[in-house]
Amino acid sequence: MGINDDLCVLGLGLTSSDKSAPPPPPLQRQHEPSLTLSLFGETFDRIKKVDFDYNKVCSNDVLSTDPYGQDSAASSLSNVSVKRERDMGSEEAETERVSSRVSDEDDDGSNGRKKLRLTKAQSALLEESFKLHSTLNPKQKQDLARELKLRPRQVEVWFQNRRARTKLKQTEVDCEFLKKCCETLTDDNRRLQKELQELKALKLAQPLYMQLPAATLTMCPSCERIGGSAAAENAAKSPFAKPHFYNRFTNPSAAC
DNA sequence: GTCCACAGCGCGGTTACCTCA
DNA sequence: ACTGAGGTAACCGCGCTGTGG
Repeated sequence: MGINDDLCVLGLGLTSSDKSAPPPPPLQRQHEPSLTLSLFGETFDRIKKVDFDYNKVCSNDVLSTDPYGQDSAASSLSNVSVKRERDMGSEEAETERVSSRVSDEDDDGSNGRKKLRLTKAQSALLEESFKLHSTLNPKQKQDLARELKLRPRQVEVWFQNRRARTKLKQTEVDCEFLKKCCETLTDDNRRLQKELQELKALKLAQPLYMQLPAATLTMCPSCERIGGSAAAENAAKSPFAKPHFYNRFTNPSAAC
């Protein structure tokens, strides 16, 4: 028996993290290999919850020139789904329906959905709010919609899209990081394979008496005993005595 | 306690519109 | 003026969860 090739088998891979452990923050994840790409949403939950006062961020002046007032915003969309009405009370939903009916008659009279472009002030306030909480409860949504002169459904959609964009961006970052990890491991693999070949060649050049199995010369760091072939033979003779092997690639003190 | 229907919500995927080079 | 690419508002369908009967 020569050098144990099983101990020299190399492979590319990354250990999975403990699922029970909370995911690390985004910045920390930049430095730890991970195969998990779908955790970003959870990171939002760790954003410090702050009681957000919209009045501090958005004054009436900010939106005074807003070309997308509630009426105009509503008129920009002609199709009203039932799902949309879940965001508003019956009275508000009725208002929405009225606005939609008006929208069917406005402009060119077409029924195709039109694209609403948020103003810079609206986008800024939405971004500011998103930094504080990536999801909104119904009251926050209502308040924000009122502040922005948008419909709650529009605020909800904006947050959904914003979360999706953020997740996509984070996925791209994770992908790049994993690519770099893969390259590093590939280089290591190549280097170690080369080293293995050199050791094999060196072993063949040695006299026979020096060609002891590598495992028999390995010393256990815990008890400082050498796991030699004699010990293995004794272990084989006795059904109760366990061989004192030490595998440095697994648990350093597992045998002890 | 269990089952079921329903509402609410978030997400992934997609579409459609708008802007800009 | 035309066009293709990119950005993004809006939609759809699905799954999950909480709630009330």
